[in-house]
Amino acid sequence: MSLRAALLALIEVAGPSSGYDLTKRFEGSLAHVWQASHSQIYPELNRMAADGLLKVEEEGPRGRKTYAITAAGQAELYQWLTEVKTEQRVRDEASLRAFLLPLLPGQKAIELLTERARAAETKKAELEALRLRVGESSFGGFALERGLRHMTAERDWALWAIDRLQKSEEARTETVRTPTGEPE
Amino acid sequence: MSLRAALLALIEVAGPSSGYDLTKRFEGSLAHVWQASHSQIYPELNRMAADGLLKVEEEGPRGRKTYAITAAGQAELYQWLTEVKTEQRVRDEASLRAFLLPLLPGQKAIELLTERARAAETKKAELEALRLRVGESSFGGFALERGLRHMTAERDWALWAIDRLQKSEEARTETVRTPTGEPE
DNA sequence: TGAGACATGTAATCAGTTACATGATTAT
DNA sequence: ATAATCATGTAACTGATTACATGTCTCA
Repeated sequence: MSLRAALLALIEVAGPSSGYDLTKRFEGSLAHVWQASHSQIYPELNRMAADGLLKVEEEGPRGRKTYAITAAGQAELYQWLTEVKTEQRVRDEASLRAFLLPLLPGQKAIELLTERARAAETKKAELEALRLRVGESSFGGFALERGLRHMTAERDWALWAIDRLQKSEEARTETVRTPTGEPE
Repeated sequence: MSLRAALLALIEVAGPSSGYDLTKRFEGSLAHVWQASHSQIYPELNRMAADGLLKVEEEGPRGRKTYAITAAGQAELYQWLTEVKTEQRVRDEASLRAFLLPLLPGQKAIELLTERARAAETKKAELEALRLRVGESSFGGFALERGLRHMTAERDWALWAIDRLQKSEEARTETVRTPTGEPE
């Protein structure tokens, strides 16, 4: 139902739109939080019109169809926005990789974590640049701030994990160097 | 492919296991990072055996089948663990809700954010309790620390957003009280 | 003998991806 | 004329959920 909510919200905010318009909208700043391709959007718009949440307001050149939100659509959107999600399913590949990290040799794990810290830093810079471009209090501002905070947490976690692994690597190397703890 | 990796990893760590064993394993601490039900696990195990990543090591009572990891399975697991994921698709309902928050009246948004701060705090407490139970350096330790940091970021973001909304609500109320800014 | 845990499966459905397919309009 | 952009769709497939379906073993 998230795709429906996103489509309803986009039309609510920007007014009547075609599938083509909406597809492009999903490639803008919204892409940081949700993605959808035209092959998913077009059938969904048809279903939503069939369900009375949207209506075809206008048919333009090249078969262009402009969808407007109906009262039922607005009700559905408000309903979705205000429902409280208890117990969501967790299926996060990044978390799974963190969970399974101990299966790798220390050096390899450190390499991967370094890359991850770098990626989080890059994403963070990207969001900061976006904020400069669109301003402090633009429409997606709350999500932007949230992304920044989570990227900071991700980077700091990766650095913490690297530090931890490095300490245990040192201890291990130490042990290897003087296996019995006794000089000759 | 994440499910495959998780199954291979569980068998790698705990030794030969049945679908039933693995299903229960997904209900333990792993449930914080990935979920899978028996109806997904059983067919996947069969496919993995057909692909040579696992082999049926033993058939027990009640039709129990114990799967062991093969050399090909270990190679596949290592491959998955070390591949660097560039550009992952984003589809995060919590982020979408944050993005669309400005569509709600301020008071309603504050309510939802309060609930979200509370939920993050609860999850954080849950993870802290888990850490006390399983110890600082247990197998899922890296993921646990990561979860804690992200839940902290989530709670802090929600509190920040509430504060921001409260300030603009106050400003709005102020305006309503003395609409022209002039006393009579 | 009956409850509860053990144990494995399939079918229908939903959300999403990738690839295929078609054609109209506009600007150079 | 032709390339770019506008514009909409469908089909095959993958991963996941929910519901249905079946049967065994153990212990009180």
